[in-house]
Amino acid sequence: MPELAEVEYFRRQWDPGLGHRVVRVSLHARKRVFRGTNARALQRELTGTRLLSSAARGKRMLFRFSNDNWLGLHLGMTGRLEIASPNFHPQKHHHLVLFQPGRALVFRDSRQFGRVQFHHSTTAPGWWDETVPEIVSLQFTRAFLDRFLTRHSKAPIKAVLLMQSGFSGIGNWMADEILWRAKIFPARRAGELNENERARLFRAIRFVARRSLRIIGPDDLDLPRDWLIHQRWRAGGKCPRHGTILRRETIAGRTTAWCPKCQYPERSRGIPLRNL
DNA sequence: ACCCCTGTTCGGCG
DNA sequence: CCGCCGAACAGGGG
Repeated sequence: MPELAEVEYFRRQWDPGLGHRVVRVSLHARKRVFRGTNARALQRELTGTRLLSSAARGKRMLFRFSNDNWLGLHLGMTGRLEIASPNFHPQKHHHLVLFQPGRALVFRDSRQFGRVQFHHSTTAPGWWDETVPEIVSLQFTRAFLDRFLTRHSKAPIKAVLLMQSGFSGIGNWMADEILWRAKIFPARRAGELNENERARLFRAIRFVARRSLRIIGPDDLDLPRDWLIHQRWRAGGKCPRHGTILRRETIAGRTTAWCPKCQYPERSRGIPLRNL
């Protein structure tokens, strides 16, 4: 589930714990979500600290605790953050639980593509990369987009949109939504996009990011009815513009939905795609 | 039983 | 060394 707006939604789930002390830490130290992390050090150091603040950049979250402690979380495919009662009993998939006097802060992830990181230092951890511009920021410019498309000119635009080093927080559904809105066929090579297409792409990226962030919620129910997301997974899903049946195929290794009428596959010059 | 999956990383290859 | 692609990861749900 978690892409840009959903990550922001889950980050806020722990807000009730801000300013409060962690009295106990429960975790599944040997699980994959702790790969590369010293889970025991995390457990020892965080106990007794106070949750001070949190931030999200793209799909990543950083929680700051007193005594120079930092907790990084990535939700992967199935991760979520929840609030539970102080007497919460962690189950199989509750890999990290921070108990406070009034509540428990829960990180749950069944599939474990998510990740927990820990850092003890006066400064933010090295893995908290602030060099990639957030889409909803002044640093995300047409010039940045053009440079990125040029650098990855041979890759399908769908694959390029999924690169977190360029499009912080964009995942599979957002990429399809953006390309549909910009009327660009997902298998087009990034370097082949002309000026008009790049201008449409730039606007669509910012529009989808801004609108979804404004409407944030745990699922897609509240996004505008005329967005592609409501149609893209159902059999017989239709283009919200004119009702053409959407096509679905694996592009760039990911299931991709697009409208064969308004995303002009015939302009894709020799891309072998069956049944167009 | 079998196939699908809103993410990232790594090995192979050109 | 760089960039692209497919597989692997783990488990739940249709």
